[in-house]
Amino acid sequence: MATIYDVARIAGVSAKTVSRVLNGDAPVGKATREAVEAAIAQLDYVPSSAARMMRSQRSGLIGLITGAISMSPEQNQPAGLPELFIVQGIQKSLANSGMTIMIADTSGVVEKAAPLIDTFLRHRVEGLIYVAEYHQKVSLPAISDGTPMVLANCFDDRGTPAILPDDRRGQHDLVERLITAGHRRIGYLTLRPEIAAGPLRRDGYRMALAEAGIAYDPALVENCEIEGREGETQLLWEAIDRMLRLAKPPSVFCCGNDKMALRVYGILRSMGRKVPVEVSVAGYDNYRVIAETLYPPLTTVDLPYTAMGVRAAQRLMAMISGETREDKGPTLVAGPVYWRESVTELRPANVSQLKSVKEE
Amino acid sequence: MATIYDVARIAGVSAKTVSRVLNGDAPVGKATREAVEAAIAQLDYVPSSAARMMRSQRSGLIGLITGAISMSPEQNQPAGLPELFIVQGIQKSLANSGMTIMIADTSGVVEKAAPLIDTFLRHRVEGLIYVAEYHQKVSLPAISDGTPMVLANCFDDRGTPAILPDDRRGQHDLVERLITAGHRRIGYLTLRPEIAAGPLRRDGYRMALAEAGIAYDPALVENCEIEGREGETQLLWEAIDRMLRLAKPPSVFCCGNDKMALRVYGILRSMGRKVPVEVSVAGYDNYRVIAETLYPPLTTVDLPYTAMGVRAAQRLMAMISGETREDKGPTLVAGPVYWRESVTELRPANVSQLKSVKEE
DNA sequence: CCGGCTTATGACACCGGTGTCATGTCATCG
DNA sequence: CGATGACATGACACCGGTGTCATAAGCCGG
Repeated sequence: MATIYDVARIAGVSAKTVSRVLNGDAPVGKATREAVEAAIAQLDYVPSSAARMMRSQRSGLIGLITGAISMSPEQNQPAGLPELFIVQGIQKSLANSGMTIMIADTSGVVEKAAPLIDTFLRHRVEGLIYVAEYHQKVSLPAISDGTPMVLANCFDDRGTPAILPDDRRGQHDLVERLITAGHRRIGYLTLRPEIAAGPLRRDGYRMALAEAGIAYDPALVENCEIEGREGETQLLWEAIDRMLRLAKPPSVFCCGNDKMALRVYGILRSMGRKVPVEVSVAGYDNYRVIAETLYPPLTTVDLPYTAMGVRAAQRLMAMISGETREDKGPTLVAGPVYWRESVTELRPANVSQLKSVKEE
Repeated sequence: MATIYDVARIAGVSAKTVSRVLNGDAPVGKATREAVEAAIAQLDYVPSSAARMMRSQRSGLIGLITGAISMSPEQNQPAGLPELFIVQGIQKSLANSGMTIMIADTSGVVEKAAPLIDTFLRHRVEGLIYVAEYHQKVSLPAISDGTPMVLANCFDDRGTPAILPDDRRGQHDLVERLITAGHRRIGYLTLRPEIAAGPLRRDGYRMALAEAGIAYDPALVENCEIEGREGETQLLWEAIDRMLRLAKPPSVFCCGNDKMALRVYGILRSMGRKVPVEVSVAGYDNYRVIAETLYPPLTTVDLPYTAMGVRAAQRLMAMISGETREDKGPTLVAGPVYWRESVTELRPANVSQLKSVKEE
């Protein structure tokens, strides 16, 4: 591999001059520059970032840790596709910062985070972002040196800067919109409460009901998610069946997420109920593969992953440039409701002035 | 940031001895080792990989380029979740090699690959893997220095080592299995032919029919995918409608991929046809979020992404260790048929001896 | 015509590790 | 008891860039 000295020799100049041509940090004569550029091309010279990094003490690297890319094969969950949008947002935001993003992957095993952080520190990254698969609490090893770190889609109890989805607000907005559309009996098939998003969204559901003066009916809310995912379809079937047999059955089912909504479509249709003519369905996540491909397309709430990624990157860059942020707390990012055909408007007159949120 | 000299001073030894403790490449006295380890802990010393890399001329880095992580926002396709399994396979395979994997992302823009490769070369990666979103032909800039490169899920016309899914074989196996299950009229809703997988899978479909002595009926094969994805549902609806009105309608629809199958479920049910009692459906990809969550679960063909990733990593490592591979051609990897409830067994007697492929 | 200033370039040390070689200390063996 | 070798450790150069400073050439106004 050619070095800067090889280039210098071929071009008949000093190594430092070649360095100047490469970095443009000092004026170089036209003839000299051309000679250097010719030599670089001739030798296929590629500068070594290691050597540069040593002297300049700046790596230009941002470390990104995620479990998105590969989940452990055992829990072959549908991997965190959505989470990728966070990474996308980070990349978009950092694209013009001159930073190179190094992504490492925990394979879904949290314990792998520590060695990965260590690897990053060896490479002297200037900042770290940890991206979680879903809204949750994490406890990562503390970074002993001062390398700044931001948590995305998760938080810890050390007050590390965090970027989180506003689940309460999202569910609230969806239910509010359903009420505007004329729905009064709103079934809610919830995620299991251990997940951070569960209680928050349930809060949002109750808030929206309360604001509209609708009494909360416990018979309309059931947890339909379990760890093993085996009996989940049956759990859903039974919950839906119970609710539909109520004296006042729900006119719409809010599902804990879009994946659950996908199941609910199949179950309702197997029960002989037409979606959305007889029963409406709404999801959460705006998991596009599902929400847009389902027939009919699914009304849901966007998890603003891209925006969260952008915010995470911005907050990290602010920390790197040494800005002392006053806001220590988590940054909440809300996502819009995507109104699609899976929910029937019971009182068209009421909602004529509303505009459905357009995609993009 | 503490250096090896700081550690050496605190421990009262030479820098080289600290180096020996860190790398274990030469015996060190017990008392000395403990003194050094204490100093390291005291200073929170983290060695600089840049300095190490310079001297040893080995980076221990593998560069991975993918568009999976972020697709360009305009073409908000369902991003390459499946492709992530390739990355997972690569990581799994490389986990114990002592190599650090650096992942970079093109955001779905092919032109970004060149600068990313350059960045990797600056970091002196010892090998490169390019992972494509779907089976396709690519043309990347040639690597001028000798850094080995492997293509995964794609190929070029320069004969760069490539790892590809065996689409022909996969579709063949699925159709063969359908025939074993008693199906004779097999509708095929195909992907658009520009996609590399399209013609290959169609080949497999015809091969399986031919082997079973079933005549190929063009009325049963229609392209149902278009670029814009807007009119796709209608396209599908019409094709299905046409086929179902035939004198001998199909008993099963093979879909170009699982996403299409998801649509087909909704369409068939909206037409009042029960799945799978009246019509069976099969997909391709084994896109788990869809295939396992659909009700009933979808019969499909696995795209062996994880295995492809493993093979890609192995082939790369072989190239790095300088093994002159005789096999220059692409490596084809076949995936199994996943037999689930979306296909009715028309002749149970026939297939009793067959075992459905178990997941994992 | 000369001091002062800008422009263009080079010499050289230095970043933080590791490879090489030399040195010192014992234990072992003939 | 001296030669031999294994073990433990240190001195020093070197990897490939860049920061600092010095130096030479060119230009300008007085």
